[in-house]
Amino acid sequence: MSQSVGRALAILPMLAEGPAGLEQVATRLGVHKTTAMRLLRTLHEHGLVYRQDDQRYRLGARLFALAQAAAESLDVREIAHPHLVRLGEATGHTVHLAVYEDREVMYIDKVDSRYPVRMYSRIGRPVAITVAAVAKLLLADLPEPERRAVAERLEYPMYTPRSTPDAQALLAELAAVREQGWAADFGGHEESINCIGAPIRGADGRTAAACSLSAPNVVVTADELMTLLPQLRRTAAAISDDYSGRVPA
Amino acid sequence: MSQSVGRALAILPMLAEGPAGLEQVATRLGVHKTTAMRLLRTLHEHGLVYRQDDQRYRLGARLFALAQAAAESLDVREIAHPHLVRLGEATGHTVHLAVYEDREVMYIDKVDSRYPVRMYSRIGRPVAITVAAVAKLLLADLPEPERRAVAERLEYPMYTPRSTPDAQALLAELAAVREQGWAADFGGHEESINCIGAPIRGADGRTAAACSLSAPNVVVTADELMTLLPQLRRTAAAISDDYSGRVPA
DNA sequence: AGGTTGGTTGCGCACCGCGCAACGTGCATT
DNA sequence: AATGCACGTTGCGCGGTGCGCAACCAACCT
Repeated sequence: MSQSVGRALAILPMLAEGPAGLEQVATRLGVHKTTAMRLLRTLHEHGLVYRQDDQRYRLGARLFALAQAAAESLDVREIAHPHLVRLGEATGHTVHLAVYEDREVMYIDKVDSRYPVRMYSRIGRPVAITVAAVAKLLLADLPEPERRAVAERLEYPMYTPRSTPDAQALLAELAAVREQGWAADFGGHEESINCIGAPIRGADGRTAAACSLSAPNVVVTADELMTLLPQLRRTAAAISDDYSGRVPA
Repeated sequence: MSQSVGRALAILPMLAEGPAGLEQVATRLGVHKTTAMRLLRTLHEHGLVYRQDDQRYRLGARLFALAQAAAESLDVREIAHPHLVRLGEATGHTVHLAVYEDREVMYIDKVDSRYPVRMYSRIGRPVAITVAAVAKLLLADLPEPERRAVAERLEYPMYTPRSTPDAQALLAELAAVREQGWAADFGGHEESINCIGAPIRGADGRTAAACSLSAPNVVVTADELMTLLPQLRRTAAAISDDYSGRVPA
């Protein structure tokens, strides 16, 4: 909507892929290097980008502060955290917390597995939205039109043979998830990793967030993981209670 | 440098303090609401702000992804992390990692204490720059003119009677720190919390980061904490070795 | 030395972003 | 139920501002 602002903001994801010099930024943006420089300067003044010694730009430390503030304003996270830690300690597996926002599902918290095998997932990483258990839970509760719109606009990468192949399959899966009140992903994202998830509901009954328990096959089988489902659901329910007890913003 | 971009970016720290409506943003920015709206829309399109149900804006989830990417591009962090975890497990106390960037010192990693008493510090929070051990270490190694410039431009809040009172005191302290190769903060930030820190040096010998060990008086006295100094310094040295062994970006 | 690549500065044109005014819309108040 | 109010939204014409050009530097390579 606003040209220069749009261009400036487009620089950020560019730099997220790695540091870049002025010329590089300019060509990738499709603007004159003078223009790119003015934008970068402004970003720099606000601490969003940093100029390293070799004169290349990378993302700045101020982003930490902003992300931190963003996290704090999501009060689900604050409330859920101790519950997740407890679940992590009790089971020893990796625990995730995710929310849906603007057609994307994002991890907003994580408790690492006690086992040496650590999964490659990170707070802030966009979730594999077509397969992850938390994604299914969050999508399942969207109002029908948005759910369809999102499902049809998605890409369906076949991470493994068990990945959700297309919109139709996803929508069917979502219906099942909505029905049963929990979700699973058995090797749909990475062949050897299984995952189960449960919804966290706000005072209005809508799914405000979702949490999950993940473990690789080498540690526990899918069946063994499923025995933890009641415990996971109890945790999710406890968080829901805590969360819906609060006065809504 | 670029008006509209500057205005747009000024919105972010505003929203960091809490959600705000259009009118509120406009007045605080000192612009017409229609202008504020265009800026917010652009920010929204790029995922940096999110519009919640009550039409107020707050920081968006995309910030997580950017902050995450920013963290990854700081390879000190990747390298240091396992060392810090080990130190945390060995001592049981809180471990911090911080870097200096553009007149600010930021925490970029943290390992929580095993004890129930948890400190209020957060990755992304700006550090109490005049007193924290890590801050002194990082400032101590700046080139003389920048060090002076920073010291003189700072504010010197007296968190406690032991806080560094002014620029002169800070500069003297920095000289001592540079001399002895480590730093301490005994109750200068919070009365009952002590902290010791050590520098992490890059291949060029410059201080690239600093790590610290903090604990409240109720757990260990300052003297007891000091007995851990050699261990802390060994950790810092190990990280330095790892770090300077790498090919510099 | 000369060439090349990449960053910086000055400047005039026009485009883009600005604020105004008018219009919706939902909530509160009577 | 009607009226008022507060706040968000849309259309539009003017002018400032952000644009790209061109020329200048500096560093590095050959």
